[in-house]
Amino acid sequence: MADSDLRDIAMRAYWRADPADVSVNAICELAGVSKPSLYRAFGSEDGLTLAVLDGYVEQVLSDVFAILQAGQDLNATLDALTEFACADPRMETGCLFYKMRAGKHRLGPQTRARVDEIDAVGQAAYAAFLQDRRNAGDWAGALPVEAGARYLSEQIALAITQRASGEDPARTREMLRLALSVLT
Amino acid sequence: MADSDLRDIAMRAYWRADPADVSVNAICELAGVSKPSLYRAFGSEDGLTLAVLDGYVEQVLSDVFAILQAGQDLNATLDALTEFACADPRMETGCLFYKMRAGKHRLGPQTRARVDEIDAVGQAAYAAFLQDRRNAGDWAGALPVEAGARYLSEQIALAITQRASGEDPARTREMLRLALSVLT
DNA sequence: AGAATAAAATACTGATTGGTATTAAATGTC
DNA sequence: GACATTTAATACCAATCAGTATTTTATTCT
Repeated sequence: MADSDLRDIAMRAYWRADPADVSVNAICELAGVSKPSLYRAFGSEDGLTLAVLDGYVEQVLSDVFAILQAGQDLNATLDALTEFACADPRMETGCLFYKMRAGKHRLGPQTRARVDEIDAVGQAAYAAFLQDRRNAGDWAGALPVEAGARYLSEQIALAITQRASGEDPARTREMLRLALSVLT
Repeated sequence: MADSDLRDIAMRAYWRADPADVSVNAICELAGVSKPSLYRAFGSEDGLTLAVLDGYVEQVLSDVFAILQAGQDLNATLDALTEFACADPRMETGCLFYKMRAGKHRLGPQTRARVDEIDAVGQAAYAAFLQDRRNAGDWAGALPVEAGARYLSEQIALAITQRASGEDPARTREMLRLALSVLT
């Protein structure tokens, strides 16, 4: 079994449940791999969760960055983000990054630091998008770009988390639309 | 030591950290009480967390219900809720109820059921408040009362959680004001 | 083929979890 | 003051956790 396969099996397990609720033992059993093999591949649990997080950024979060950098106007971008949060089948069990961020204190030091890094990069991407829209005259109002970026990203996170917790998808979408309406 | 004292010590511990991160052993050590004593008082960990949750409703959440039932107008009530979320010193380390709800799957069956009960009662209280405001002509718009109640309560929860995670309090308040502005 | 080497699995360690059986101490009663 | 009863603390249990030492299997080189 290649390291990347093992990493993806771990990713799915962490993603469906919560990283704190999935033990190294469980992942080994799930993947049919012995514990020493896993430790030879990733060094430690922290190394495994770090590799998983990096893979998640590459495979999933990159789509969000792509939406923000597509150069579409404000409404089209908010619609695309709403669609991602409320309809993308991959978000049905929530977002692994948000799960890791919510349980950050339970992660190892490397993974925790990477979570902070990714959070900062994400904020910067949202802020760059909003700055573009303001420059293009597409986003008026006096709200600072950083505040708007934080607001936007947290509302997306809230919608994804609520959807994953079994809330009625139609209501979740309606609430996200309501929250984002203050930006238009 | 009276049971209620032990319960309050456990409450503070669960509240500061996260119920999942505080073991029965740690609470016993913290309170200077032997483990069999704790188990005689509460029966199980589930019994302890249930007692803590009930105490929390009585001591803290009752204030929120009081705000909703004070009969003030929409703006005054939203201001009071904002003040509670963003300035009440008790919310500095977050809301124990929201922490329990977020980690519901890690709680015992009794406590988990009680979390659902309290959530439903809370939703009903928010909805009753909004219905009153609509009847009084204080809240226009076509948004259904239930959707507004869910939106309002989740935005409050988000603000409290962000404040507890170390976000700049001024920004948290600004974001909550922004989110609630769609209701006025 | 046989020796040397690399890979993987079994089986373990020490710590921590929720929960309890057993033992010691304190209290109340006669 | 001696005995019965209740209360509480020590010491333990089995399970699970992350991580590893040891042994077995597979492979490669001569």
